[in-house]
Amino acid sequence: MDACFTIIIFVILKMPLLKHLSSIITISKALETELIRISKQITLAKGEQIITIGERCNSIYFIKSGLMRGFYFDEEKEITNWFAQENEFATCFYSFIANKPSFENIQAIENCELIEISHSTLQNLYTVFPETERIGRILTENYYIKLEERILNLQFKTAKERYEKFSITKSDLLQRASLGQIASYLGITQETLSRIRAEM
Amino acid sequence: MDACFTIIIFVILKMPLLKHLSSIITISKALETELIRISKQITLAKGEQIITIGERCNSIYFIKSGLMRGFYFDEEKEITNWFAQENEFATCFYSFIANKPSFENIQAIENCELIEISHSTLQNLYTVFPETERIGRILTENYYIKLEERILNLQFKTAKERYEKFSITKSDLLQRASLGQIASYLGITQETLSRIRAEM
DNA sequence: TTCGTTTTTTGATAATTGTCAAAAACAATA
DNA sequence: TATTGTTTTTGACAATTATCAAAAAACGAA
Repeated sequence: MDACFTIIIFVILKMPLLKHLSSIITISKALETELIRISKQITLAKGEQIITIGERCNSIYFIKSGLMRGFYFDEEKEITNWFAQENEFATCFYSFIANKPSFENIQAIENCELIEISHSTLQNLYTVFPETERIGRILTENYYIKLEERILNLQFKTAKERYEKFSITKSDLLQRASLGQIASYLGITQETLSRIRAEM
Repeated sequence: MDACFTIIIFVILKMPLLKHLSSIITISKALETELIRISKQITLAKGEQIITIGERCNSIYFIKSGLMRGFYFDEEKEITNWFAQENEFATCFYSFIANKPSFENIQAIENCELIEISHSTLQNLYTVFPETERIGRILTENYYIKLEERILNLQFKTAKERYEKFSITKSDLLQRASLGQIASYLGITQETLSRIRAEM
């Protein structure tokens, strides 16, 4: 009966995270059970913020469904720092890693279903299941590669080139995020982005 | 006699790397010996390239002394992607992690003394000494944080602001790298950078 | 030192992008 | 459906930065 319950939980709630992780390492039965035990289900309504600037961001949030963003302010103006969608993790990585206050707000752009894993839980996991250390490393590597690609796009590309790249690699976000959010993510004003769009 | 020799090697050649790593994890005697055994000493003259675009970058290079940079081309023009100096690692991280061809050249700006650790050696190390998995993760995290800071500086900062930030955080590079290298790193032309300098 | 090469500076001009303001389009809701 | 608030578009203009060309300065090798 209990085993059956675990399986139901697994199928309904945790499947996407485990699937995601098992593409990185082989997940033993014991680790799977532990992951299910420690992870916490969260629901966010569109517009809600889960982390506010200045707070510690002590968790990473695996996105089962929905779309989130991180943003900060530069002289009153909102600047979107990243988007994260289904099967990606959302967190202020800087705050999480360095245990410093978050420099960004984290907000749901759409209704979201998340799985929360706290920093301490993760550290514990690293100790008990050394193979998860590899997950941490590889996830970080993947995030690094994404950032690197992003820098290559920011440096010396024109506004138009950046938008073109974005609309190829993240085409679904064109519908799901607002013009202003996308513009600030690309490092341009929304007026400029609107004009680029118009002439294409 | 042999132990004595090992100690001499350690002191003369490998000290900086071990010191650097031991700030991250505790390094056992066995790991220390292994690190000394596997790491390879390299000398580079100013201007020499150690990795060329298109090649696999299968190693990371710990810089004992000197200054290096990674750069690629955008329509004939050299764009410096990073600088790395003493006690930092140089590599095309993307190529190294993803096992893809390097998109950048890696070059010595000054005469350099390096310690090379190959990808396969490192993977092996991860398996034999699981605690090194943590080194890999934490190094990656540190690199991630640096990139993140860099993006915050590229996005929506004026050329002048970027240069000011650079001249505070990397003041020594002002002397050691050329104007053109710094300018392209900051995503501006060298003429513009020269003018910014003049008016300060 | 001197010559040749590379790097940096300066000038004139053009292109890109930002700013501010207002209108239009769209969405949410009473 | 009318109302209100938000997002997007458009216009006029200004600021920033790039481009191209040439001069000046700095550097290295013979």
